[in-house]
Amino acid sequence: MILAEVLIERSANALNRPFTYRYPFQDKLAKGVRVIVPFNHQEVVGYVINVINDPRDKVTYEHESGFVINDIKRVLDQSPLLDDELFALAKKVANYYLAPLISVLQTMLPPSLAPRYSSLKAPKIHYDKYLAILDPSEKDLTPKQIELLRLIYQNDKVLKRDVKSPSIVKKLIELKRIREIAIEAPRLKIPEFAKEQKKNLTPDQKKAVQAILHGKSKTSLLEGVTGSGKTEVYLALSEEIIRGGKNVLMLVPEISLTHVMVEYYQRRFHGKVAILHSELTPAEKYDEYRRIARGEAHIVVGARSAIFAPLKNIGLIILDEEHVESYKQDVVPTYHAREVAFMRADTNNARVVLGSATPLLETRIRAMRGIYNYVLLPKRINEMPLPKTTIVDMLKGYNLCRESHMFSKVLYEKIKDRLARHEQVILLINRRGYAPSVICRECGQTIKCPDCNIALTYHREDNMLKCHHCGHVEMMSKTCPHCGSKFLSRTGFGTERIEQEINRLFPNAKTLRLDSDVGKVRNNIGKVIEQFRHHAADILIGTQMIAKGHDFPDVTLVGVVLADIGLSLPSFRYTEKAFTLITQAVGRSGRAHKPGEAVIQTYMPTHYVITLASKQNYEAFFRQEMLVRKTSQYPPYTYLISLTIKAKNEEVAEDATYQIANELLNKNYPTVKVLGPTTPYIPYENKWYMRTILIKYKREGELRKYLEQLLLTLQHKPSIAIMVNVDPFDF
DNA sequence: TAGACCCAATCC
DNA sequence: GATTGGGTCTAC
Repeated sequence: MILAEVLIERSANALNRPFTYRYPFQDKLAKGVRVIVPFNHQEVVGYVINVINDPRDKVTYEHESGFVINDIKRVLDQSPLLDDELFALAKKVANYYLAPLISVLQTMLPPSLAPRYSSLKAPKIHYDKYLAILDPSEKDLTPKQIELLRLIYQNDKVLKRDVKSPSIVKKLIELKRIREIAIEAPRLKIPEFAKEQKKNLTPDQKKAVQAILHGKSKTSLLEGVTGSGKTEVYLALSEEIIRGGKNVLMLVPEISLTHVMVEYYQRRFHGKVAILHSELTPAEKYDEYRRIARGEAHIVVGARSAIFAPLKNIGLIILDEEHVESYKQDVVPTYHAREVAFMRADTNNARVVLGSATPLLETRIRAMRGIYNYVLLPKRINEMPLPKTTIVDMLKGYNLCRESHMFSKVLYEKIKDRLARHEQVILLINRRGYAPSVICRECGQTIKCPDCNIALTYHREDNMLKCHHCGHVEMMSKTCPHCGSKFLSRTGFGTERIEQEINRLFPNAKTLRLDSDVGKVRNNIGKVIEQFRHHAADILIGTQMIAKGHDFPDVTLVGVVLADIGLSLPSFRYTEKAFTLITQAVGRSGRAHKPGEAVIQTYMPTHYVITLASKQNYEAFFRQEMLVRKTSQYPPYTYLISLTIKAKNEEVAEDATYQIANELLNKNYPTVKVLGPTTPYIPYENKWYMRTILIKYKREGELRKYLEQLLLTLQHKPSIAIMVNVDPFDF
């Protein structure tokens, strides 16, 4: 009897084990295919991880195992979805991040191939119907039939829908002169760009390429100030790797950057580029995935999940802007693309490049200790100086501009000046929407999200209140929901408000806005960036999205409208995030031929993050922040694992969390510290109450085994759910 | 006393 | 994660 071990599509810890089914069909069953199986009064999709030939018959097996064995209903795939490398990778990721294996498989595969029921309705392979010659003889044909036959003959094959006379086609098929053939047609059209010649590298860039290719370590940190030409190094490295017969994985932190990177790579490596990111439609993802798996691409450019691309023979993996948070997935499996890159590099014997002007402290210290090659690009390309930066204390009334309290005199005057000179301006305000909270002036209450209890942001564009955490939306109300008062005040400001203000102050300036609201319409982000690059607007107003990696040659002024946002939030990572954001933003200024300037408006003008970011002084920031991390014992001095315990009942959540925390404390693991239970900043979500525990450790010892055991025992306690986050990005 | 509601057990 | 079945509550 042929038995299959099947993972069930539900990604609950309780089901994170194989279930055994009988395979009732004749043809051979391969592991790595999806099947439909009955499961607890349902029909679900499963993933075959093992095929066993068991000598026992059904009755004996059921008697000995103690459960009824069901038959596989249907096999969905003709061949395995993942090769050995990728399946082994999935197991490593599941293991490291303590996530159900099926959840890893579901994130690795495109929607059409993922082991979940909805994949049955997902797009299938798209074929175009062509007409081709079967028999070129013109005997007994009418002139019109001959005309079409000759046309097809001359063109080898012709798209069926292009032929305007279906009746003649039908007749010729009947007469067995021509036949219909189906050819797989990709739905993603990757734009073509004029081929570009290899650029001459600067001596620093040349040195960097050599150091990365031949350095002692397989991993390199490529640290270069903003505008130092990291992209050219990536392209040169990729050329070397491809010349050596290997392939390249190029990761960028977000979609807006894929467009630009695809263009660079398309120009250099015509037609060998594939794209994978979340803005592709399921159909496009499916086609690209298959194209990569067939070996038709030498380079894959994409966001986080592209690290799982079915690219074979990888010689190089690049993570551009490696410090960016979006490389870490915040839902299960909570993987970080960098760690997965190391796993893949290991099996492929590939090199890894981590590029950034402001690397994560963890990365930088490893480079300094020689664990990674430490490769520097110290100068801006064309030797342009770093932007001259002014810090403005917004607490001092005399600094403020008379026309608007959101702007300082300095920033206002400089914007005016740039507009007159026909140069471009970027304004960074790291908050989307119009006003981050709505407060009642009679009862003093703020309008909060019913699902997560945090303040709702007012969006003027559609006159709605939105929760920036869970996505809850409601109509803006005219009266206070608590006391019915009509005096509601929208306090604070976000991108929409700044845009409105700029339009009021500079009615002749053209503005563009870029934040994730703009990104809700597919391809919009790329369009806005292209427009701004081609100077279709004078001022770009946006969130952190505008700060990352873009190259706008005409920008000579960057204004950070309020630098303090986030600086006082209670997370060990926030100062680092603020520093990175401001440094990256300031770095957008003066990248081509004109020197740049920046203005940073703040209420904390002497805070080390502000003063050091204004000078782009990563080195000093690194030293300062490392001291902070050392005294508070956070990464890179410790490792972290966070646990989130959820229950429908608040007391149950509280009790369970205490129990786990106590259990951990009683184990007395060396180097392991337990913080909490704490109530998270967002205390409940969809009527699930949450508590968290933070585990700090230097050596993992038995800790991981304990957590694995904990997840197993939870199989019998469905009233509480637990989410483990290994290496949480912040806490 | 039927239907609503909640909870724990179970899934091969 | 979804289904089920049993227990308890509730409205008439």
